Amino acid sequence: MEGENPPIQDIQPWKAIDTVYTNEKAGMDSVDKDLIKRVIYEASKDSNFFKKDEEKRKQTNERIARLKEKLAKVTEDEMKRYHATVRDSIRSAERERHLSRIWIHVDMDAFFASVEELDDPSLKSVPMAVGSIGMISTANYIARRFGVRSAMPGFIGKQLCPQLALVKPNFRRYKEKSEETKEVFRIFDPDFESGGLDEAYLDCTAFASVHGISGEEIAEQIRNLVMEKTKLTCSCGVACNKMLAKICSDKNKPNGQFFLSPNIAAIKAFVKDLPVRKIPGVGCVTEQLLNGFGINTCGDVIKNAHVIAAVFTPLTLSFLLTSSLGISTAFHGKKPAPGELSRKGISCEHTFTAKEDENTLLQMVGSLAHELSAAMASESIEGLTVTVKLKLSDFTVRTRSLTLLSPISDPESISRIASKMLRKEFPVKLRLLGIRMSGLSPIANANGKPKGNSKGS
DNA sequence: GCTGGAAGGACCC
DNA sequence: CGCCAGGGTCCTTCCAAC
Repeated sequence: MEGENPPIQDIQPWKAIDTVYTNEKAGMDSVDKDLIKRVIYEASKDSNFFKKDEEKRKQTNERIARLKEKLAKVTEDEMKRYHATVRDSIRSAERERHLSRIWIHVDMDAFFASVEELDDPSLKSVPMAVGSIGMISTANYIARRFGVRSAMPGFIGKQLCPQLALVKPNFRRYKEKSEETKEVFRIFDPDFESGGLDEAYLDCTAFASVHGISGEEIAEQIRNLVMEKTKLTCSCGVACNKMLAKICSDKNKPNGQFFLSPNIAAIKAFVKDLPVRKIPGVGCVTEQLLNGFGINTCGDVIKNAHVIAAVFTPLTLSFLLTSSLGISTAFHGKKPAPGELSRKGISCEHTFTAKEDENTLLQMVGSLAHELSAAMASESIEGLTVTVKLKLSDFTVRTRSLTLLSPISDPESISRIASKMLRKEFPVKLRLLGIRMSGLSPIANANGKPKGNSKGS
């Protein structure tokens, strides 16, 4: 490699890759990002995963090309109408702008890893990640300095940081700690909405007015009480709606808080240069699509909204526009009505080294069916639709579903139906099998009390 | 034209 | 040596039956 003089892309292909791992994240300031990219590239370049990923990126680029053709064919008249659509869309979004609510988004810092450090303080001084060789769910801040991060497979983490300690996740323990945080959240908002084990949205408007204190003061109290209760740190975002609060909670992570003043000027300034990727709901693909049209920030979204209108669905337009204006929900959503289930589906799936033996696979479906059935039994629910999920050895995903005439939950029925659907796919080489039940209803059981229905948090 | 099921995807933690 | 999760939600598109 040294002697020749190939184009720069050929000699440093890792510079071009920009995977999910390499974007900014707290704790990554002093890293050699180039080195990290290179190690990740070297570790994955020959894998099926990487091939699939490249293929997806290519397809998205082709999609961009098609959309650009479509855009080129838009007449002036049509474009005028898109501008009008945008004006309407902005007007109706502005009607949903509420500045008088106080939302706090609480985000536990490196939650799983911090819980492990709490239980074993020796982990505090070493690079450590919770997860397995297959996948990391959280890395502590020391490990992050090496480029180790969540959603990265452990073996890559090990290459970035050979001393990395991998700790097996203990979800029961995280759930316990999560419950402790919830006790704190309830003080400030009995109806708080939880977003997983490690984060929550609190509408603190009422608490603020009753106690005559500011959102920032409340955030201080929350952080102090969470620390007292759990011995863990968290970060808070204080803003006038849920989305802004969430973005703010990331600003001064870890163990910090950020307050966004509830006035239009401050919000506009905040949002102007905000990368679209920061909008919760905009992931890698949408980012790539938007970037393809030269749209990188929320400010760009507003400026080029007519292009978005011409090229994406109305729903996408209104979502992007609303978010980019710094507008989002400022009130709690309605809770599921009594008797209504809070969950829509229940599933279990497992990854394994690729297999094609039909009997082995059928046996695995059987055991999945039992697992799933047990999970359903513990919530006294049954379901109408069975969906089998297959991931082929090349990472292609297939789902096959069947809706029945009457709901089931027993392992034999689930197994029978799932097996039948799986058989139709043979021959296949699979790396993952999963079963999901949806169309759920509580089991009308004579003696059993219907537990686990309604009420999400 | 609407509705409901099936399949595929994007996204979140 | 090879190793890239598992639990969800929601949206879009297609197609068939009303």
